[in-house]
Amino acid sequence: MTAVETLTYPDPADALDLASRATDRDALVTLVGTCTVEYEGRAASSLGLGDRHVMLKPDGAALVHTDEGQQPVNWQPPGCEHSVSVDDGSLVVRSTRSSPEESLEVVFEMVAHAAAFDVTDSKDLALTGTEADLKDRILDEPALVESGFTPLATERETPAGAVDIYGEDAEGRTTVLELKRRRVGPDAVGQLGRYVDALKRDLHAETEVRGILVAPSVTDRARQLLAEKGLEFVSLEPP
Amino acid sequence: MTAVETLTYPDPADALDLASRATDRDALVTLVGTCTVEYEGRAASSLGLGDRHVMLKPDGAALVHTDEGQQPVNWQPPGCEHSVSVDDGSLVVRSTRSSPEESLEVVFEMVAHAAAFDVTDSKDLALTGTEADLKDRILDEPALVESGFTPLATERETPAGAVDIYGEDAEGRTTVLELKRRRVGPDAVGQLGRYVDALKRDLHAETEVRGILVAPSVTDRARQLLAEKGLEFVSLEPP
DNA sequence: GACTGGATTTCGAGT
DNA sequence: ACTCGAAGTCCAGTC
Repeated sequence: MTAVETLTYPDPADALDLASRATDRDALVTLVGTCTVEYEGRAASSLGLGDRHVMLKPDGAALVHTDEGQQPVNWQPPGCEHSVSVDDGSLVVRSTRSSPEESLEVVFEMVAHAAAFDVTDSKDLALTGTEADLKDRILDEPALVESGFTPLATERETPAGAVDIYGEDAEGRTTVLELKRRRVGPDAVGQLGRYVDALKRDLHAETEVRGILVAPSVTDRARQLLAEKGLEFVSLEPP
Repeated sequence: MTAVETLTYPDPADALDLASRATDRDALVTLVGTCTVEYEGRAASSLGLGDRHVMLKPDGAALVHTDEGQQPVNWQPPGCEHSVSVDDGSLVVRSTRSSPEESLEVVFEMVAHAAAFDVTDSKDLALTGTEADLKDRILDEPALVESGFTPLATERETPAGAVDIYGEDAEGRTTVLELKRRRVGPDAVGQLGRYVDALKRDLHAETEVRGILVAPSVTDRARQLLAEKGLEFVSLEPP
């Protein structure tokens, strides 16, 4: 973090100067003020006057935050081109991209604060408790699923997609596991069902294929669906 | 937007003063600086030293942004309690909630900028191009799906969940539509299949039930699944 | 509170 | 570029 540049209640011209220089040198820009926001692209939206926090990232991402919610009220993904200008005496931020064609326009009636930050980040997030961790746990100790279960492959391809864990049970029957790190609904059952059906077809006819959903818990509807499709459930959490 | 309060390269004590007063009066707080981040809750994560932008919203949401990506590298959902303190000479931000028990801790090695904003927002976002718009389009002009199609209900409940549009075709056959605003994969076919199966069961035995997926387009795998399940596809986009 | 499905989902991996 | 599925998904609506 080398430089910080800020302006409080700047003129549009001064805010423009700060913002355009900052985006040119790939700094992080924040603008807080009263503005309207228009978006058009995959969908289209219009947002009336209000106080918002606008962040322009050097990778092309743009975020418009209100005082509520974890999600931005409007945004643009990384890879966009930011442009800042003064139109009719108002500071205007445009962020656009092609494929798909999308544009975001923020028009400030008033800028309360403008800032530029030269940030650097190694970004080495270590996350645990994911589905991958659950997979490792099972591969380490397959008996957690069922005594005699033997994993043979992970991410095994089927015509319906890749199976999380592919193996066989104590009797040598083909057994596929679909893993979920948290409580699951009907969608996960559908997924497992597709894999089992595809494998049955692939391995030709009479081969019995067991499908086991491994997750901390399931909803009622999911349990019912499992029963209908002759699939099984084993309760297990990520470590 | 009444007040803006900012500090550049503040002492931890001054930053603490600004931040704690701001959270007390439900202002939006931003802190930019070099920090580490620890999270524990549904999962757990650890993030080493780097420059980040931290936002604390009055509704309890917390966001930690790096210079890259649309998504925050760490966060806390609305409803959390923010607390700011100075520990061992470092500014520390904690954001916690219960059910589920989750905590986020940001420890600043250096604060480059601290700010508080008293923002207000009516938040009247008008969004178009959604699935709801596609639904309206079909209800306005059912022939877009198929000549003779007659919608009878929307969100009709089945044992497998609510069907987007329920109706009958020119021959009086029960027909259910699953709508998607954009290109779809196998999951949407599974959804439609579940509704059709549930209705067949519900309406008792021999009743034929048609299932039509309405979306701009489908992937190959989805098309294959549709064929397997005897379901249909109509290409249509939101207005 | 739990459940269900949409979302301008985003993100990453594989092809 | 496209497909597919995970995600600490978030979020609204409903029960």
